Amino acid sequence: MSSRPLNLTASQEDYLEAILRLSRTQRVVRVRDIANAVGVTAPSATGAIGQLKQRGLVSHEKYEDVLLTEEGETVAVEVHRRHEELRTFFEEVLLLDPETAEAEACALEHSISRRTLARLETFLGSIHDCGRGRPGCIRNFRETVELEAEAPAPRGDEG
Amino acid sequence: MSSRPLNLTASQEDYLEAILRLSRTQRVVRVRDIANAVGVTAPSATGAIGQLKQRGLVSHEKYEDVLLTEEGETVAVEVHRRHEELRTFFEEVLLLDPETAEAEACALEHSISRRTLARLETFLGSIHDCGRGRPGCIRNFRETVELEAEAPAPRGDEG
DNA sequence: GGGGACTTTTAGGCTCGCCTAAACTTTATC
DNA sequence: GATAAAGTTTAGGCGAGCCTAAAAGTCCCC
Repeated sequence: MSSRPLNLTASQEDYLEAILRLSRTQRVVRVRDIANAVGVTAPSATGAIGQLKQRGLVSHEKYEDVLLTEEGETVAVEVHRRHEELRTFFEEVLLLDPETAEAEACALEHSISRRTLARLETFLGSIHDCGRGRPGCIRNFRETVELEAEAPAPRGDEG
Repeated sequence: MSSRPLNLTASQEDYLEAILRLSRTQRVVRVRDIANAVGVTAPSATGAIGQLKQRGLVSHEKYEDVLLTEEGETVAVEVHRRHEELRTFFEEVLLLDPETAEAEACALEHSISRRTLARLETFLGSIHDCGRGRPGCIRNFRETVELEAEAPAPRGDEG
């Protein structure tokens, strides 16, 4: 299971997650694809991939494609799970629009602790069951949000 | 109200928040106090305070104490509000223990957007009313958490 | 099989945020 | 009022993460 801390940086987690996603939609994953996905230049990606290789999370030979190692895949899946968990929470519980939910998940996925994420998971489960027919606070919340959507309050910048 | 973006770094927000807190519990706030509060060395604090001064968020003369400007205070209060909002959510909704809730708030307060925070606020309101007597998902969740607390699942490291 | 297009790497540079060591100022004490 | 202690700043350095420019490798096509 999950073993030593690893202590990856947010950036490194982003790279792993991107590689995972890419490897699910295309046969080979190239440095260029990763750079595009993460939103950096190719040299930046090269450097980051080098770090991940040193840590044994990806395999990569010069000018070749990039592959997650078994350990790298495990970590990437975990990161991705965090991401999805958060996105779901923002979308289904806080009822944010998909774009905001996604952006927020990206922003927070590296900072949230496992404990909190696990709790969020439990919460999601409880809330999910709740949607079906039963009245109560969640319904109230939905109504409030819908009202706000009709008459949007003035708003500053977005962080 | 809130005007131009400002675009403070997470670190700068931490400094402002620390200064705000300190200024509420002591007459004067010194570089040393700030360094201690933020958890850095005095030279690091000096540098950060210099930046905040340049931006007009604090006033500070060499070897003197540090004061939030009016604008700095506004920003600091806003940051603190974000922090408290999150802490409350983690503690009262997710039912995390106070230490975890606080740590999590610290970790996330710089990344969360205003829009999401506003929504969280609304959600908090709805949930709060819900606690009183009414049955439903929230009660289920509480019970689940309490059960978990009695028979804790095996757990990895904490992020 | 030579050239051009594309990808990848190397080299060098930048900012941010932190550090330590050492110089300097202020404050307290005798 | 000298001096020690504490606080503050200056100077210099380091790693992370990004950048651009240019060199090196790969691929494709005529």
